[in-house]
Amino acid sequence: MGLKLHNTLWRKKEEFQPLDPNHVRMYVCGPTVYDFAHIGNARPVIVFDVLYRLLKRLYPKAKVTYVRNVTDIDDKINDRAAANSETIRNLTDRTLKQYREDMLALLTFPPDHEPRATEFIEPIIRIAQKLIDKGHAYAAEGHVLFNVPSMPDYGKLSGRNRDEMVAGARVDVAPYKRDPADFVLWKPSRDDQPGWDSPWGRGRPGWHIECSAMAMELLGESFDIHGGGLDLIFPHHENENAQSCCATGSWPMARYWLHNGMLNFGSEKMSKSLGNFRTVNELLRDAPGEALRYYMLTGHYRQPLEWTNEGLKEQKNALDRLYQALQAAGDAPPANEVPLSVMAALEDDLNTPLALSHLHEIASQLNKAADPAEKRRLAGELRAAGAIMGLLQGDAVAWFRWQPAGVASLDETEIAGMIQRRLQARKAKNFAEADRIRDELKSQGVVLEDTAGGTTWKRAS
RNA sequence: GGCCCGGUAGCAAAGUGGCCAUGCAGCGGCCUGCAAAGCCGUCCACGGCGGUUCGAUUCCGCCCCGGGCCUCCA
Repeated sequence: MGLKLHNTLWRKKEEFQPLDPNHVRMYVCGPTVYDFAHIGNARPVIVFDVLYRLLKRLYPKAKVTYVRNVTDIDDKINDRAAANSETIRNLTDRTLKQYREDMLALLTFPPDHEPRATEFIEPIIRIAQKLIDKGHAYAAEGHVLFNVPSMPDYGKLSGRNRDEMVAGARVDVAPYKRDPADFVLWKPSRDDQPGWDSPWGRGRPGWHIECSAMAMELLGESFDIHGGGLDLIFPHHENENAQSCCATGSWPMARYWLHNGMLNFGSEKMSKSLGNFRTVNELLRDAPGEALRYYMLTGHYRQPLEWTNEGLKEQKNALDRLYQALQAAGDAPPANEVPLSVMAALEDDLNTPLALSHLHEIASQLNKAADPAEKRRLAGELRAAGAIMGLLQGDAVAWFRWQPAGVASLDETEIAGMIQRRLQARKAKNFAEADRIRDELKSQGVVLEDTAGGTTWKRAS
C-alpha cells in the first residue's frame, strides 16, 4: 500500500517518496544535554525509532540514515555547569552518557549519527557567512542575525506570518535588530562563556543554526524526513528551515516534516519549566523499559497522550497478555514477514494504536489455537509484528520475573524449593498445606500457575 | 488576542456515512482440588444544538469545554 505520512508543511497526509530511492535520510532533533531526559523527551525518540524500523523494512535495498543531534552548547548548559562548578564538557558528557543509556533501555536503536553541535562550529560559521554574502543575514555588535523579511516563504512551515509574530509580546527587540523578527545565528561570548573565534569575534552559535549545519553536513542540502516535537515547529524548525533554504537556495530543507504531540501529565503538557515531569531514569525503576515503550505507542504520535502512574500499570498488564500468549506457545522464532494488518496500520502515518490492537488479535488467535504447531506459527507472527515496533523480543519467562528496583523478594532458588514442597503436598492431597505455600509466595509477590506442563511462577506487577 | 489541535464507554485509545475496534478494569459462566492463566458471554460510547442524508459518532454550521504554539521546551 505504501507509506503515508502527515506532513506539517501541508497539514495533510501524503505518500512518502524518498528523494533518492537508494538512500532514505531522516533527521530528528535530539536533546540539549544538561539534565536527565523526562518521559516526554522520550516520545520522539520512540516514535522515530518505529519509523526508522519501518523504513528499513520498506526499503530493504536502500541505505537508511538516521541522524539525531546532541545540543551541547546552550545557555542552560552554561548555567547548569556554573551552578555545579564543573566544566561544560564534563556536564554534557555525563548527561549524554545517561541519555544514551536511558534511550537504549527503551529499546530504541542508536541513530546512525549522533553529532554534537560543538563539533560542527566550522560549518556553522560557514553557513552564517554564506547567509551574509547572500544578503539574508547581517553582522551587528558581534552578533550575526538572520533577516526574516529577506525570505518571502518565511512562516510557511509554522503557518504564521511575520506580523503576527512581531505582535507577540514575547519578542525581545534588541536595538541592533533590523527587524523585530530577526533571530540570532551567532552571538558574542564573554570571557567566562564558551566561545570560538569567528569573523565576528569570539562567540557561540545561536539556537537553530546547529541543526542546519549538522543536517547539511551529514544528510546533504535537502533530505527526506525531519522530525521532532510539536513545540519545535516554531520557532526552531521554521528558523532552521529558513537558514538552510536561504543558504542553499532550495526549498524546503526536508520534504516531510513530522511532529509528535506532547505528553500530558495531569492534563497539562509535561515540561521542565512546569516541573510536572517524570524522568525516564526514575520510571525505569517502576517498570521495564518495554512497558514504557508500549505505553508510548498506545497513542497516535500526533495526538496528545495522557501519562499517569496508573496508566503505566495498565499498559504493563496489557503487555503481560502478549507475553503470556508467547509463553503458552513455547518459544518460536519471529516469522520473516510482518503481518499485513500490522504493516498496513504502521504505513498509515504510524498508526501504532491500531497496530497494537492487531497484536492483541493475533494473541487471541494464539490463545484459542489447539494445535501446538499452529500456536508456534502464531507466536512467530506475533514476534515479527512486535519486532517492527521494537516490542516482544525478550524472553517471556524473564518478562514475568522482572521486579522493580529496591524491592526485596525471594530469590529463585527459594521459590523453586517452595514450589517443590507444594507439589509434594498436592500429591498427598494436602491442599491446605499447598494453598498455605501458595499464599505465602503470593504475599512475597510471587504468583503461581499450575499448567499441564507443570507449575510456573511470575512476579506480580 | 492571533494561529492550530482535540472532546469516543469506569479508564486508556483507534476508526468509520449503515456491520466488530482493541486493551485495562467490572460482572456471569467454562476450565481448575481451589486458584492463576486462558476461553465463552456480558455491561458501558461517540460534548451540546441545528443542518445535509433513506441513514450521522463520522460530512457541514454554530455553541460549550479542554489543550498546544506565539523566540526556554520533545
